[in-house]
Amino acid sequence: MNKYNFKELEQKWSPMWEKWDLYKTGDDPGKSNFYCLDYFPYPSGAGLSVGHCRNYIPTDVICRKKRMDGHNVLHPMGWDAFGQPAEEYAIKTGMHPAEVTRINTQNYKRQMKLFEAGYDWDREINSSHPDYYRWTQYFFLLLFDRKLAYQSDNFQMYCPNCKIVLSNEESAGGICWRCSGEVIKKKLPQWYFKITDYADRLLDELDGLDWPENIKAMQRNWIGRSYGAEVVFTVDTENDGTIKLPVYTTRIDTIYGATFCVLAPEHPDLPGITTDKYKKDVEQYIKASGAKTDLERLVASEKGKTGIFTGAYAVNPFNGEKIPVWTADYVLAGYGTAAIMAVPAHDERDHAFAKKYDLPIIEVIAPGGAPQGVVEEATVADGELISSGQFTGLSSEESREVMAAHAKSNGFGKAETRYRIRDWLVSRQRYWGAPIPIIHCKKCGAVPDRDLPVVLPDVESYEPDDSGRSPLAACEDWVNTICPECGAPARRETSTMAGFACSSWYFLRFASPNCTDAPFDPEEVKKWLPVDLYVGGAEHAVMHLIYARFWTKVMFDAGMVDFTEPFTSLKNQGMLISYDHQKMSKSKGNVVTPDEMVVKYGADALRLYIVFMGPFEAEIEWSEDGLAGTYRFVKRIWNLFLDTAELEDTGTDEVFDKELRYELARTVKKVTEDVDTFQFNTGVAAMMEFLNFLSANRGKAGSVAESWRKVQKDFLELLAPIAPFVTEELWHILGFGSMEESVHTRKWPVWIEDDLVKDTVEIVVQIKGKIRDRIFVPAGASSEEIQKIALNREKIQDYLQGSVPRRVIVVPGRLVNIIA
RNA sequence: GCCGGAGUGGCGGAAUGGCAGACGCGACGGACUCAAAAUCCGUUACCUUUCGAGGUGUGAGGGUUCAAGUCCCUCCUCCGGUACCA
Repeated sequence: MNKYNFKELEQKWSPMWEKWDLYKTGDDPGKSNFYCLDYFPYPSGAGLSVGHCRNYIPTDVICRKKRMDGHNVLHPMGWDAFGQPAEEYAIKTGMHPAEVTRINTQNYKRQMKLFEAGYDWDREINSSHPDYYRWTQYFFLLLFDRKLAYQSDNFQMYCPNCKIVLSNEESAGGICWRCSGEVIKKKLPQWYFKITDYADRLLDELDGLDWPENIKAMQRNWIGRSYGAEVVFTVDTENDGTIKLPVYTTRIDTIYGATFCVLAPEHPDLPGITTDKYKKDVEQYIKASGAKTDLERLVASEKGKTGIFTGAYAVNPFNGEKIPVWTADYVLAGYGTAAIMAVPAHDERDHAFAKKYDLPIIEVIAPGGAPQGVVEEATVADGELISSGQFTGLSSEESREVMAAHAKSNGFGKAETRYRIRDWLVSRQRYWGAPIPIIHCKKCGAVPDRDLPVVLPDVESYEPDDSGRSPLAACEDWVNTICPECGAPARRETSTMAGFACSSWYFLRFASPNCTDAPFDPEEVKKWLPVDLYVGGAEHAVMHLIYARFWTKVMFDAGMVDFTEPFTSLKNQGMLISYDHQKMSKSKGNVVTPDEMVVKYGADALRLYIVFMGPFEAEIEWSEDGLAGTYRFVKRIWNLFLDTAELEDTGTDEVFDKELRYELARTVKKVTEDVDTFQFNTGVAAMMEFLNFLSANRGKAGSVAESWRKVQKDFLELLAPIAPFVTEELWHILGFGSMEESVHTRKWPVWIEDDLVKDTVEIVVQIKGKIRDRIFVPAGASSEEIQKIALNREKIQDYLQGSVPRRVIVVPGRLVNIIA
């Protein structure tokens, strides 16, 4: 008998399938379309680990099944090639980033082919290629034309380690997303996209998406919509007359409890408000907090908040009270109006501050009508308003509406919705990115350069520095140009776009990757988009996924696409932990590569193990012993199927035939449902159970020759998407198709519902919930019949000892529970 | 703190409110072998046992139900996210 040799099978079938164009995007007008997308990777020098396989293998399995189900399938792959990593690697090695990218993508592609991830390589795209990035630039201009791109020289997040400015999303928690180092604030002129204009839609349209709850929650959290009110306090200053001091609050219902105001140290009106007597101290405080990073401020504040009195007093427009104005760095410059009214009775932070500096605490909210006392701690719950003038007696909820309206009609405030999300800082003073297609003209200002692509020029050195200058600035020939509008000498914008710009529309490019006169062919996009299934890691929850949704909505508004959400269904594969209980990483030296595993166990065993190791979304630890287990499974299939390839007809065993057909139907049903719902682990387990059953009954194969052959065929077709090589080989050896056919182009097997009907079923008999007996009854038996059989059992009679059951519960097909 | 998710054998994990631990790994015993590997067969939650079986058991404690890993309440632990957002 033939020995199982995975290497031979891989070398035989891989080229054959390529010749047959197995993974080419379908275009049969009679079939429905299915677009499955993997997050396109940045091709790093480290190559793929088995962790990446948890993304690419399951999507490949889904696509193979979808093809067998009769869909046209689009499953493309491309490269997120622009960005920091390629540039850093290039600087380190002295190679050009384009060359680095070329080498790495080749390696990725080779590895993907090792485990036979079936992509349509005719549609491969590379975001650093001018044919691609000219359209990234096109979209920049679309945003610019729609007034959604602007320049500003506010404070930015800046990573001193990476020497790069970061968007808010990239610096969440004050930590650089790439190097995990602490970020600082720096003032540099930068380009922004006005994603805040889309905050409401980005939030509201999450609801309908088939996405993991945690990702949706993270986006909601990030957008952070809060309903509140702006109230204008007034301050009579020593030198600048009366100035208005708007504050933002979500608890206008507590305004009668406001006992002081606090301004962020960065507040522009702070110097004007401060009285001469306190000027020196306040200036010193501003300087001290300016020197701290946000993270340092937070850490320091845990030990106790700091702040200083300005000497000024603000008037609360609701009750005319004069309350002191302080500055403290627990109030943030970037949110709301950078000024708050402090209500120590009903806000924990204000309470802590009031206690430290001995400021008054006035209770104005009584939950359930009962004052809680606020000397020890703040009462943050809603309740009934007390000591609140004309609003006394209202509930927090109604008063928030009434008081905002009152403020509005009296001209000192209004209801206002605020968001946490900030505009997207998109420009980078980096070489390896898509140049921003803008020309700066002294007369015309920022003028779009519509002569695309604006090609990234070759430069001598692209090392970034702290100057805030792009390496492109040194390229005088390129920088100096003429204004497209007035023809006067002008200079090009030297910043490039962040990598996330490139990945904000790539899913559209795959529909028509070679389109030359537009970013995409609208007809093709209509055919394929939105993406039916998008799979990748959870790390892009508030970066790529929010940016891509934003661009899609802009395109919708521009009439370019007819959908507002790019990804209908999203799934995140779980992380793969290495054998040393740590995250796999090159620096820890614990990376397991598909290369070594394919050499040792073959692609089929690796693919099986990756989907069998546990639930798709779960974080799982790598176990080579587990892989050895799926390798044994493949060998057992091989041996059993060849062993029973030629059957000697020994006369029909009707009983076993029925049993076999039942097991087959059960397995087909289970595997079909499990693959469709990403429960590959239990699907594979069902196939293993079935194989165990076949193996235990191999001696009877000759007595059910016809069914056995059907079983073999269906089994191979069920397993084909997960283990493509061994199934293809056995399918041919067993003669289920000619040499020109493939098991992978077969129709997915169907189960026969009638075969699932059993003649007799086993029923558990419980007495007070404890199992005491098992009975076999005809499948269609009624509750009465089942009850009768159960009660007549000798064993049950013994337990009952003549007593009459009070109640008997019968669940047909499952159990009988006797309550004695 | 807040948001999201999860707690089941030695391990990864299965279980439409209806037989807890499928399937796999590991371990143990056996067959084959001069021996080993490979392969095949068996055992494998815990306690008690007269070997028939009996009892206990899904993070803890309550509850609903004939019946709870699953539903409800209170709490604990872990993972992920976020955090002075007024």
